[in-house]
Amino acid sequence: MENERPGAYEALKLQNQVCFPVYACAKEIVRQYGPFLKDLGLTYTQYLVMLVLWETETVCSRDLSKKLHLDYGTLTPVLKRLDGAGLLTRERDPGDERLLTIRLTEEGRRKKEQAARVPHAVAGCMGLTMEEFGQLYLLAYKALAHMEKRNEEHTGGKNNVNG
Amino acid sequence: MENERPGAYEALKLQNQVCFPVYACAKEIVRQYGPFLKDLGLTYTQYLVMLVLWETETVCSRDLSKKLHLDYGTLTPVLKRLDGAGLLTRERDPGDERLLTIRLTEEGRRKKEQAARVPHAVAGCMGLTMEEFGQLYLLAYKALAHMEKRNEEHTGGKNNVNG
DNA sequence: CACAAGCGAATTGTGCACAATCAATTCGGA
DNA sequence: TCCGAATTGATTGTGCACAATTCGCTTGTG
Repeated sequence: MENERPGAYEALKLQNQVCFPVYACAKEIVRQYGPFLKDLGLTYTQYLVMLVLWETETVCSRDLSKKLHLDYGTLTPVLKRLDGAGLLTRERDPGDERLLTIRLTEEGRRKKEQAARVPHAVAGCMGLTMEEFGQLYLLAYKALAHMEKRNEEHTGGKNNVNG
Repeated sequence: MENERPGAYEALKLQNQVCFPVYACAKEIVRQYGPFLKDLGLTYTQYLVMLVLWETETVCSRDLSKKLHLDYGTLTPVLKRLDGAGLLTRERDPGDERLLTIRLTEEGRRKKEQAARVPHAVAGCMGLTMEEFGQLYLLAYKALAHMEKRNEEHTGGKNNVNG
């Protein structure tokens, strides 16, 4: 088994994986948000939805899905709960009945104040310098953009089959 | 509402969050693994467990939990499935009946060959240079280490209540 | 109008992920 | 020896996360 050429399985060692620390780091970040968001009565995913709404007031479901990289199977129940909590409303677009318009309520708007100090608090948990935050931000977005593009090519690329 | 001092809510904009691209990037990475791991008959979490076993042959449940940053509520069903698939065995440590010893089977060992090319393939999906991979790796581990330390301080810190 | 094609969402099923809780085991004293 | 505290890990309940499927709506074509 170990008579292979040396390093044949080096890439499989956990220490040599780039993906694992990113994956573990993301989970750890969500966990750091936990206590702060509990005060707001939100989960991390619900908080992401609220971030978008605090910025735009209204958004259609399709755009929300694209912005947050979440599909409808995830968003539908999340939006139902936030609607149930009175933080947003869901209504069909009169112009196109397929589209769902999500709108921030007054109660949802009030949460914005409480939430304002959360990002800084969580950033402090991570122990990175400003410069490191900047690097991490750019690297994550660069990888994200590349993978996003790949996905589009592979699903939209069906047309390429026929030349 | 917008009469606040300018920038009071800047930190709440999705674009200004560092956490979001890391979170989205991690999910996107797991998705990129999908097709490759499907050939192996593994999910991403199951693959992580196998990575550890391919390296160490045996591991106790506590160490696995710490290495992968996963608690028993997550690991127990994952290990059950991998046991059911014949890739590992679970047995109690004779010396300490609380400990669970997880052992790679011959069938599990065979999967290692198929898996050997997966890391490189996924790395290619991310579109980063070698240098960028190195940076991302270091930044993620640095943040991870800092948050890990914080967690220990806060749970072990119960004793501080009594002075 | 009729109808095929394709999109937007909802539903269903599987598998994490973790908090909270509980049970069993071990260990440290008195 | 026996009791109390700490550790390990299994269970339960909630909430993502996504693939696959389904259904209603819109749009393009004749």
